[in-house]
Amino acid sequence: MTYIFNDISNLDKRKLLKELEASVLFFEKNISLLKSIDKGNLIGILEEGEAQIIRTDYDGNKILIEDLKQKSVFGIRFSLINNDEYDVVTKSACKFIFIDYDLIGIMSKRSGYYQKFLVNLMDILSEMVYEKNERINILTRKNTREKLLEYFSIESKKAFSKVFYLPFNLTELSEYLSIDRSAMMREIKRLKDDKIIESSGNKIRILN
Amino acid sequence: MTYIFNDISNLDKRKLLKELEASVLFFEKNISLLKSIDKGNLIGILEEGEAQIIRTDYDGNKILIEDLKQKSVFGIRFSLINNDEYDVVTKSACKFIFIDYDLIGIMSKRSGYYQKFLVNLMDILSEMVYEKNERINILTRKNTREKLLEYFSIESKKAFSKVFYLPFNLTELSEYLSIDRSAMMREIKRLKDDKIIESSGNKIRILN
DNA sequence: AGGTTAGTGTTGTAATTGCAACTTTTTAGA
DNA sequence: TCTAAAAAGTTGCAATTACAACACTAACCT
Repeated sequence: MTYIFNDISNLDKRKLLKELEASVLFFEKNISLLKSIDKGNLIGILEEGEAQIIRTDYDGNKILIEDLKQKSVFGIRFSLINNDEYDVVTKSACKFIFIDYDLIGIMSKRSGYYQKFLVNLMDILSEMVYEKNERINILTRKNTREKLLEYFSIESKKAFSKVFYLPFNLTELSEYLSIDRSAMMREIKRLKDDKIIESSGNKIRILN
Repeated sequence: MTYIFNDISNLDKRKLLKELEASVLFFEKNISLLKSIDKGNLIGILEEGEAQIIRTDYDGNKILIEDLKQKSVFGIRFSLINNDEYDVVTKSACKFIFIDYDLIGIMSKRSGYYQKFLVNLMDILSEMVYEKNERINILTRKNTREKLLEYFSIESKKAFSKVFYLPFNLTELSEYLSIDRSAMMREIKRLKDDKIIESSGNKIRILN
């Protein structure tokens, strides 16, 4: 994933942040951000630490929406957080930069680093759209077997190989595919029995 | 959805297209675009007409991925079309503008209209991410009833009302929610029986 | 006006899936 | 290195869903 300050020097980054009236905030572990900051139409950049976007259901269930790793970007608007059910919760001590999305659009400055910043942000958003499309194509498959095969086929293409390693554990995989873990395990076994895949741990091989 | 040339005069638009080495292409109805143009890393803007992004499965099934209306934008990369299974097919006579995505990033010009163009594109991508997130949140609900209720709740919020109209017909709704149409009809009837919603045609009212 | 097609509504049944309740294995922390 | 917690693996059964096959109605074309 592109970093939003890619190819921008530290000096230019500082100038940019000043021009954009960015604020830098530090949070402890286990803090819910959106209760303490003015929401508006912000873009957040997680500079250091780890956090999660969490949705708290009408009946109190907490659902993990997205894992935010270092350098990742989330937007009050595009990450759905302009909805009261959603919040960003820190998993460790974190450093965030907040920028007003609306200011980005009306900036009168036309410096090279500003333009670079825009293009980086565009790249990040493109990648997001791509990943969301990918997941939608998996989720719209009509049963567990097809979801698994679609997912495996994508991972196999990414690895340029019939053999590849899952980027997360099986419990997380079942959440990503939105299927019951035990049902998924059962289907993986069937795929093995039918000699369509081989697997051990998080190593998968697509046969034929 | 934001139009990519919003707030850019016709004159500036023409300059911009020249600078970006854009090509304008016309297609008849029922043409598959990506067979006839150089794919690369293009962004396409559907200026006039209607088209669809279609996926042709390994077993020949055609799946509708996205409806492209006038003024909508698709990217070879972020719309997944950098994959041989996908193609853009015209539903009527169409006018397209194609721009090399990579050129956008390395443009040295810093004109106001170029900056506006970047910001518009960013807005479009933000909106896409938002919509994809919304759909993913529906698709990850674990059964038909919850998918329907999640979807209805979103539409109700958009309409600022407990009463709203579905933006598409019931067959299309079942495709959007990725559930069997008859199963969906059955569940809608149950929701009515349980006095959770009222509905007639594409008018829905959420009760209580 | 008549005919064709697309969309709605319904139902029985088979297949799939979620859930609950386990055991076993692996991982990580004190 | 011991232990607790997390993840993997398994199974029976109930609940949900897909599929197929209808009838009916609305929309549309010429």
